[in-house]
Amino acid sequence: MISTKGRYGLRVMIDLAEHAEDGHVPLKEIADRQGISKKYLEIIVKELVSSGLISGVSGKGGGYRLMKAPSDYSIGEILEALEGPMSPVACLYSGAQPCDRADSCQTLPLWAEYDRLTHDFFFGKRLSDLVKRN
Amino acid sequence: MISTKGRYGLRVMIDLAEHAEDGHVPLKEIADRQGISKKYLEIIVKELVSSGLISGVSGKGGGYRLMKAPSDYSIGEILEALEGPMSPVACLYSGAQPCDRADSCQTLPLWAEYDRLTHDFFFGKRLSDLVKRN
DNA sequence: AAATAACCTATTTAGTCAATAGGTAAATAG
DNA sequence: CTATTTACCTATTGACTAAATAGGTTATTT
Repeated sequence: MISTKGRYGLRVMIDLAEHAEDGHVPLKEIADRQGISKKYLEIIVKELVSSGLISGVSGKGGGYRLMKAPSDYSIGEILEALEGPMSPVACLYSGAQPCDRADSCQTLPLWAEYDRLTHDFFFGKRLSDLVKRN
Repeated sequence: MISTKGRYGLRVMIDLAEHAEDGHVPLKEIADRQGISKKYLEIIVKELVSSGLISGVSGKGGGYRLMKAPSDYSIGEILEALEGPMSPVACLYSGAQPCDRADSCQTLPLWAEYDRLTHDFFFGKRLSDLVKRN
């Protein structure tokens, strides 16, 4: 299940891609266009900055902008920056402590297959695939 | 993200499939074999019964058993009985109120495609695929 | 100096997950 | 017909997370 953080964050990225020509885009504009509380977006955008996906500039004329071309972002990297690693079950998390039943677990292969499917889907899709003007 | 309810429930179904010849299987046996609290399994098994996936018989010699052959269960129907409809975002829930931005939403097609992918994966897989002795 | 806009810390509210606790009803064995 | 077994039922707890809201501080430009 994708939370609002990931969903809103993705919409911010799309918005930034569509307004890349305008230089820095103030968060207020994005919030107004997307109909999302600016205050809440601050939290989301902050994580996008600290992940190195976008950059922010303070002061008049400031705002946010992408760091690279929309086609160079995968949807997966955007979602993982906001939601953490997307694994269907805890035992597949990268840093998880190994389950002592893993060897004989009859469900683990199923979750692993679904994990691959999900990963390939989101890391195969590009931000530019969701943008009209790319 | 699949919760313990879905994961444990699936393991119960596999356990029942592997012990189908034994007639009714008491929950205590399943709990011991799977290393899961019997008390917690009661909640899960209760939902499997009310969904019509398994049946339970009280008293000595009682227990639970499958209602049909393992190959007639999809993994999807088992997980949905325990976790509810598995949609990646709220706006794709079957009974959800339609989002007023749906028409112009640039992310909705992405979620819908992922939803299809997930649905096809889990409803394509069969319980018998996870069972050794089927 | 004033305006703009990002940045920062904290708090709240509601809901869900994962489990535990203690009891009641049904069925069989002796 | 009583004891045992086993499913079934209702309630509660504690920890955690999601989804925001609030109010202030720093940086930059005009």
